[in-house]
Formats: sequence, structure tokens, C-alpha cells
Amino acid sequence: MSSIGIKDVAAIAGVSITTVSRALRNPGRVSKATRERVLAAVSEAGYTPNKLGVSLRTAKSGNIVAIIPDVGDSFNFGVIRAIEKAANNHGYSVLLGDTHGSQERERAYAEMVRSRHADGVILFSQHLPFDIDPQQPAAQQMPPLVNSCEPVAVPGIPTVTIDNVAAAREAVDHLIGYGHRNISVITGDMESPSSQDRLLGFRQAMQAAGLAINERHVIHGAYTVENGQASTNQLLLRRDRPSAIFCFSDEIALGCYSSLQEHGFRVPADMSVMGFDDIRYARHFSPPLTTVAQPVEAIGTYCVELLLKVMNGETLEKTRYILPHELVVRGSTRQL
Amino acid sequence: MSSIGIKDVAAIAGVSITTVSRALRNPGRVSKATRERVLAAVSEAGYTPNKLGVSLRTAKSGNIVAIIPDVGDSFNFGVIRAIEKAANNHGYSVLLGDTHGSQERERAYAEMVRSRHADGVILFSQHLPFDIDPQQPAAQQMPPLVNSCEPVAVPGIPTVTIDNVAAAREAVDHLIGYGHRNISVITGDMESPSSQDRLLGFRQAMQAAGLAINERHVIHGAYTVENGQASTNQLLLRRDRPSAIFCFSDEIALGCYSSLQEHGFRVPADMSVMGFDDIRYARHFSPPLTTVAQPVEAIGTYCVELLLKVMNGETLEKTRYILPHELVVRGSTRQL
DNA sequence: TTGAAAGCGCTAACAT
DNA sequence: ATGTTAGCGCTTTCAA
Repeated sequence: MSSIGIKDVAAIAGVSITTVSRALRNPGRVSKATRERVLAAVSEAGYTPNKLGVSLRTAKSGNIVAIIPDVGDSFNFGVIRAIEKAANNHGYSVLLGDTHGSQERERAYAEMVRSRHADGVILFSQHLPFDIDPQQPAAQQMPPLVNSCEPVAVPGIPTVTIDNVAAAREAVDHLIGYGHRNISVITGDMESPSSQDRLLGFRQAMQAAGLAINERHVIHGAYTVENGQASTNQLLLRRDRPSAIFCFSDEIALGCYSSLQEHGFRVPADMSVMGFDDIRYARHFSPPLTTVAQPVEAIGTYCVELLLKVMNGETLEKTRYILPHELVVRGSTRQL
Repeated sequence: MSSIGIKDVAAIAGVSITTVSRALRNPGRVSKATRERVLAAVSEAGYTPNKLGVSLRTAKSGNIVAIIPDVGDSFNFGVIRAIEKAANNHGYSVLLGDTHGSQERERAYAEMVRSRHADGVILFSQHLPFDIDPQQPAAQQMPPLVNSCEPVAVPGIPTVTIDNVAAAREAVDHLIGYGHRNISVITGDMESPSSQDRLLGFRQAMQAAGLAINERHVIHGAYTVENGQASTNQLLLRRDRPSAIFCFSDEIALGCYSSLQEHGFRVPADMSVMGFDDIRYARHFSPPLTTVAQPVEAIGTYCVELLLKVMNGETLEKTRYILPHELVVRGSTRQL
């Protein structure tokens, strides 16, 4: 772990450090003979370029930060993995910023790009971690940033999501198509645009089918297993029980299963359950969960690719990227 | 996003850049009046120090890399979260390196410390991502590194794990105590020391109880849901079925549940299932999973704290840190 | 208490 | 095709 620098290599190869640098970055601009000599020297010395030097000089860190409310959520994880893969393909590393929902920590992570620790941000939260002047165009006041899953309420920011309204509508239509009339909903955090949109989709589908919504059957919660369990408990207490529960995430659905099982309800015989996300465990629930699949891989890839463009100074054709979702019918919903 | 540097601040405050630097890092070595003037200038300019400059100069990046075979595994995730938290508490950021089991990628991530992108490594794999001379003491040839969960077969490397042998023994003892005689095992990747140790613990417990081990009931697999499902299928085919299955991870157990449920077996009425890890979903399985809890929080914290010491040049008292596990009995195992 | 100057390791103009 | 030189932004001797 001693410190072998470019000048050691230069000394061994008997050339200037510039030539070493060029042989490594711009092999074309160096004669074949020297190049080989340099390469030999590099491996003899066991040289690895010091990225800090490079970054300082080129003003590029090679890192991107992903700011995420909860890395442990299986859905988020799917996206993260895709981001990591895509970033690595482009020679970038990913700094993971788990904020545990704290806006303060969001800001701390956003600082990383100001401090040149990172070149850009992928943001999975509806809170912009900067103060911006609403009068001015947002793009000017921000570091390279791509927003995903939970859109920020500021125009002009590149955002990649699915159409949550339509997706929720499809989910509910499926339930209605199976003959369900009395459908309950367990939402995620209602501050989150995704939950708002899914709730809107639910209302639209119910209305389109001429079905009444019992507001007592709309439970506002959070995207957690614990909420799924507690909210289902609440639902089961009611005299007029629903025949189906639409959970706004698969994690919620897992908690829902827990509660149902605990109280002797069978899925789907006694209760149909619908999830959202299609996390990788969903197919292994007992019974396998019917849900709406989000294209995690594509979301992650898009985020990285767009961010790269923004960092590159390119202008994006559009500011809103809607990726396709898919209803996955498995065993947790039944025809009435 | 313009570039405000230390010299802008110096200009505003009417002092030298040295003084600005000192006012920020060594407030004591600057007069109160100047300090205040500098601080005012800092906030007026909206200055954030460029970490690359700092890092280059101080030869410290403020990053640590965590090299992990699979970030999506819920157990790993628990540890990661703890690492992230601990690292942040000490002013470090975590670079997450998901290797998807590839040794080549492991090495690529390890390069980050050679390239000064990171100051140290936390390694969750039994493969050392460097070539070292086995004749020489390992510590001299490596960057600051702490090994966790899957111990490297090289002495002298700080390692934090649980006692997998004892933990497995306890798990099996629990099953035996419940009257099970015919116990199957679904292992993880048998290359992994953890799986080897757990298997050893299993054998020890069976032997201690005078129970025969049917080698056909020891299925070698991988730490995945898919393996759990496939291996259970295999087990159910046998004429002499076990009455209990000990899965070497909770993810395996989830796959096991899947298979069992698919083929009409009830847990625990028809089959007892034991997991390992106590991932955060385990309590929400149907039925809640009996398992061995690993102290993820403590593992992560220890990793970071030890690494910090190593990076700091301190000598560790010991090289092997064994953290306590705990058997958690829930609803997936029953008294015969 | 403060400042001038050197230099961390590297790349990129600008020579040659 | 190769080398010289000037910095990237910062911290840290060394001097005043």
C-alpha cells in the first residue's frame, strides 16, 4: 500500500509523466513502442492512478448519489440495484444515501455534489434538497439531478415514474372484474405523490364502475409491513368488511397477510388482496401475490442514462418519462 | 452551481486563503474577529469546501467501500444499513459495491481504495480481492480492511461474525427438543464458510443426540429463495420425508414455504421449518418463522468501528470478533 | 495571529 | 510524438 505515483512510472519507463498519462488515457497519441514501455512500467510498479488527482483536475468525481428514503424497502432496492448496474457500466460509482425519511439527511447528501464528492443526484423523494427560487427556472439552480418515483412539485425537473393513476385503476378494475364491490384501500404515506396518484386511480375506477366508496375503508398509512398489519386489523374490526383489499405496496400487502392469517382469514378464499410493486418476494408469498409490477430495471437504467445526459450538458427532449407497468395476476385475488 | 472557492471567500473577508482554511478547520488558531469575518464571508458566498482538494491534500477520501455479494439479500441489507449509519456518524460515506458474486467485480471495488477513492474496505466475502504473498503477514500487504460474515481463510485479518457452528447447533437442538428425529437441511452456497459452519453445527447436534443423518436429506444449494423452493421440491419427492427442514437462511425458508404451500403441506402441522438470519420479513411469514437472529446492527457497527481503528493505524486487541446470536422461536416449528 | 509558498497527483495547453 | 509548464482547491510548513 505504498504510494506509487505517475512519476514513478515515468521514471521507470524513462519518459515524462505526460507521456504516461497519455499512454493511459489517449493511447492513440503515443507511439506504439513508448506505449508498451509505459504499460510495462505500469505493471512493474503496480501503479493505479490516484482518482482524487484526476477528479480534481478534471472536475469530475465519477460518483453519483442516490438519495432514497429507505434503502431496505424491497422495491427501492430493486431500483437501486439497477442504478448501480447502469452506473457501473458507465464507469460511475453509486453513493447510497439512505435518509430514513429525514429531510435534513436529504440535504446532507445533496451537499455531496456541491462538495464535488459526486457529480449528480438521483432523488427518490418529493422533497427537493435545495432551496430554490421559484421565480427562476429550476434547472439553473440545481446540480445535475434526476427525480424518480416520487415527483417533486417543481416543473422542469427530469422525472421518471410509472403512471400511478392508470396502474391503480387497472388494479381496481381487476378486482371489480372479479366481482368485488366492497373494496378497501390501504395507502402509503399520503404525503407521497405516488400514494396520492394511486388513490386517485382507485377513485376513478370505482366511480367508472358506479361503485360507492366507503371512506372508512380508505386507510391512510405508510409503505411499511407494520402499517399493512395495523390497517388490516382496523379493517377486520368493521361490521361491513370488504371482500378485497388493495394495498399500495407489496410490503403493505405482506403485513395485510399477517393480520389476515392471524385472525383466521384465508387468502383469497375469505379476502382478496392486491399489492403494488411486484417486489421479488411477491411471487413467494402464500398465496403468491397479485400485484402491479413496476419496471424497476428500466426505472434504474433510465435514471442513470438521463442523469448522464444532464451531467453532460445535453438538453433532454422531455422532462417527464413514464415507463410501462404491468398487472400480474397471481393467487391472492379470486373471482367472487 | 457556479464554483465558489476558498479564494472567493478570502477575497470577501479580506484575508488570505490560509486564514480561511484555518478559520474552518482550526478555529482556535485565528482571532475571534477574523473568524467571524470569515464565517460571514463563507455564508455570503455560499461556500462549501471542495472535498477533492481536501482529500488530495490530506490523502483521505472520507469514503469506505462495502463489498457485498448481493445487496438485495435482506440479511445483507440489514448489515448495510447499520454500516451506513455508523459510517455517517463518523463522517464517512459508504460506497456500496454489489459484486453479484463475481470475484472480478470484487477486485474492481477493492481498486477503489488503491485509487484513493476510498480509505478502507468492509468485505462480506471469503475471497480476498488482492493477491497477497502468503509468506508475509497479511496486514502489511493490504489496505485497511475488515472482514465480516464470511471469513477469509487468511490469518490476521480482523473479522466480525457470529458463531455459526453454535448457532446451527442451537437451532437443531430446538428441533430435536420438539421431538424431531428426521431432520433435513437446505444449505447455502457450500463455498461459503458460514454454510460450512452451519452444516458442522447441524452434524454436531445430530450426533450429540445420537440421531442418524440421512445424507440424501442434506441438500446443497445457495442462499436464495429459488434454491429454497427447488430443494424443498426435491425433499418432498422422497419416500422418507423429514418432519422438519432447517434452512440456512430465511430467504431459503421463504422458498421452502412456497414449495410446501404449493404441494399442500401446512407449516408447521405437516412440516416444521427453521430459518436463519431473522430478516425483517421473517416475523411476517405465514406462519411467522422460527429462526436464528443475527445481530445485524451490532455487526455493522463493529465493522465500521474496527475499520476506523485500522485506518487510524491502531492495533486491534484481537483479530476475531464473535457477536451473540439468538434463537427466535415463532410459529413455524411444532412439538411432535 | 496571519500570510507566502510549496505541493498533494494528475491533465491539458502550449511548446518543440 | 513527446516534453514543459501551469494549475485544479486545498492544507501545511515556514517565516514574519
